[in-house]
Amino acid sequence: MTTRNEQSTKQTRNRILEAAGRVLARRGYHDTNVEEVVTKSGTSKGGFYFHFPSKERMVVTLVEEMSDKLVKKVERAMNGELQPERRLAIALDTLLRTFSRQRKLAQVLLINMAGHGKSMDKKFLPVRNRFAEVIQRELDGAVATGIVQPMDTTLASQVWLGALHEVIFQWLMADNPASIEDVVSQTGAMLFNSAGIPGERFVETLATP
Amino acid sequence: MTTRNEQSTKQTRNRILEAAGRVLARRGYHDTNVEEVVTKSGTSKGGFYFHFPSKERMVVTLVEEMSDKLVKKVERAMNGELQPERRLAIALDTLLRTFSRQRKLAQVLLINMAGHGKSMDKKFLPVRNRFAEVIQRELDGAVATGIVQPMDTTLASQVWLGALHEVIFQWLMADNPASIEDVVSQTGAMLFNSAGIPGERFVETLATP
DNA sequence: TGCAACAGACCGGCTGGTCGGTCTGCAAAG
DNA sequence: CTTTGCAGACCGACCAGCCGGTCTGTTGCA
Repeated sequence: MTTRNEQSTKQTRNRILEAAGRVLARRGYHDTNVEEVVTKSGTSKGGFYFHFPSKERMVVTLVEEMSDKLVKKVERAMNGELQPERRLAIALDTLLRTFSRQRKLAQVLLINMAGHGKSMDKKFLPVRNRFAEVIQRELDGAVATGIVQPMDTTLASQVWLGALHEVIFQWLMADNPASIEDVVSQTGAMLFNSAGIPGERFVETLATP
Repeated sequence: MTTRNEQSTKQTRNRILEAAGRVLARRGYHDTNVEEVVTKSGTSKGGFYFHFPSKERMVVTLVEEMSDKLVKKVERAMNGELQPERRLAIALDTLLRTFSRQRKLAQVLLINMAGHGKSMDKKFLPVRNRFAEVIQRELDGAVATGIVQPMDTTLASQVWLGALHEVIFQWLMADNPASIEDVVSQTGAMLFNSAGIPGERFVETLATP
């Protein structure tokens, strides 16, 4: 069933999404216009509106696909790990490093996750919560094994997510950002501390399987 | 020199800013149009563009004035307090409670602090940093007295700010939000922990002068 | 031939900003 | 004290450009 046609069709769709990512990353949602996306992707309005019903849906789709990939990458990195401590450390490490390496990804996910009307923001709330849930699940795991005192893990996941968001945002905006190594280890330590895990354990647990 | 005229002039300006705050809070920047602000404030386009050179400047002005008031309110609450622990606790407490009481304030400050193009975001970076600097200064004070281990307080202030941002944001978005008391004490405890201060100290230090 | 996949000209609403005009208060001239 | 002149404050009709979205084709594969 995978004809040459279907291949190129998907490629067109991907070309649009890829170009949209580039533009979106530095312009933000409202200053990104369909024409530029169409031009940059070497396609046309017709193609665009064949694949997507509207600009808004297209962006939502892009954000969802991007966050999906990222979440899966994090899950993969944690795969097989049993110690909750280590799972948390790996999650933080993977998230921060991936964002630092793929600025475009960071810009799109961070910039689009807030700042529009309440209606629009609610559209991105599930995406936001996707990450929060991963963190919360891992925190719950840590609580279950007693390594972390019982606590409101929902709130804790919000604290962690917000902290990560802001740290990366500032890192992106900074003219000459600090070394990622430092940012990762320091942020990791602080967040570990916030959950009652000794901060040093972050680096230690990453080093020793 | 304060004639009746100047009085009413300032009132017009304030009416515009006040209406803009209302609209901005639930529409966000881009979905807020000058006409609605003008209508809601009982003024006119002419008046608007007499007081402000552009929509953008008007919003920047509003955000700056709002954050200014808030920062001053926090400073005032800390005024006279000497223990760094207590100063930090009061700052967190005041920030969270004020935001929770004045949803409009929160919406405007949180919604406008990100989510636009890079150029626009950079315009709000100083506002963001304003808060970060207050936190950092207090953390530095805590480090100076030895109550907190030496650390990268810049990064720490980002962690705190981000956490606060996200927690409030989720609180605003939630259909039936948790009690503010809980949110404040839990968040405070976590952030205290993140800086190496025992979480319990947050509530304790707030209770006992 | 039929239909999916695209191309690109075109439309129409929306909105920031402009511009000529009005009104009010005050100050100097008469 | 009245009149004239002026400037700051404000009004609202209007314009112009942008930008989603549509629509009428055209191409290529089955």
